[in-house]
Amino acid sequence: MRALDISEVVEQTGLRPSTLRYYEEIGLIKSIGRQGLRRQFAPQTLMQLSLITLGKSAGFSLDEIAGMFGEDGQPDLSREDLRTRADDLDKQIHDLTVLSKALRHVANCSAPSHIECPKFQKLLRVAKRPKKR
Amino acid sequence: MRALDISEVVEQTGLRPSTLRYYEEIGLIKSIGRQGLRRQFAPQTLMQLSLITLGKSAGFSLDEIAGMFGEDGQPDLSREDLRTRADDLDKQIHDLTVLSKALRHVANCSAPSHIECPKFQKLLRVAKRPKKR
DNA sequence: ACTTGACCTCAAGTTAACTTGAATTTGTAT
DNA sequence: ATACAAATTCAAGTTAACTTGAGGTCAAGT
Repeated sequence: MRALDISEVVEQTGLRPSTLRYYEEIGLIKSIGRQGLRRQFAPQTLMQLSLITLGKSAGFSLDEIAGMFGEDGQPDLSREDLRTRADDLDKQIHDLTVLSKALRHVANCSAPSHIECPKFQKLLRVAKRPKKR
Repeated sequence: MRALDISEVVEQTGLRPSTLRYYEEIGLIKSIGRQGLRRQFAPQTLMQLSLITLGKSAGFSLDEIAGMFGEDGQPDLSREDLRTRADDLDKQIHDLTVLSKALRHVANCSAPSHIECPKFQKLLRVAKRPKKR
């Protein structure tokens, strides 16, 4: 498999060149060498970027994400860690589900104001304290 | 119902005083008056803050959240909007679910490296492009 | 030979969401 | 009356995650 120009990576990931350079600068990804001035990326990097994007959408910081990769750029988490991450996600999923359902309910609810709707009340009880993360 | 001191709001929400002042500064919440120098908050504001916290955890920006309240501080979204928000959330929930399941699978997977695990491969296919939001 | 376009570097700028600190005021307790 | 803790304001600082811009390089096409 041949190395990829930055433009190809941009093409395939939808990220901007400046973002890729930034990611490299902070050590999140690595380029495999240069062709003249130009960075060359390993095809591997594409999957890494997929994971990074996914991780971000799950609310992880770049720093946290960086910690999930080993020196080789391959995901490197203990089974323990993986389960902890999954547990976190499940909690987040649960909260979002409550919110989504509440929104849908309110959309169909006939109570004169949202505040008076009991489901809405319940929603507020779920949202008690900010997370640790 | 009597008005609340900032310290009581802090107590009940877990937010910091500086955060509350900041929220007021950007018009996200309002204080109902002053006792000397001191802001007084309506009890109503507590529920508003619950919603703000919940909204944040769902990935909304303070700006977006501000747009969800009317002048009176009560939630103010058309049924249409509510459904759109719910749809967004459901999509996000779906992605997070995929991620969580994949993590759990990988935690139990016996493939020598995660990359070789087919479920993991599938996960990468899900994570294609960044969101518009 | 020359222009072009895609890349490069490096410093500085940007936005969101707060936090911090210094200087001041005020309500309550002694 | 005085001290003190708890507020206040306002400007400036902070962090994450990028973006922008100026100025430079290089391979390829005309």
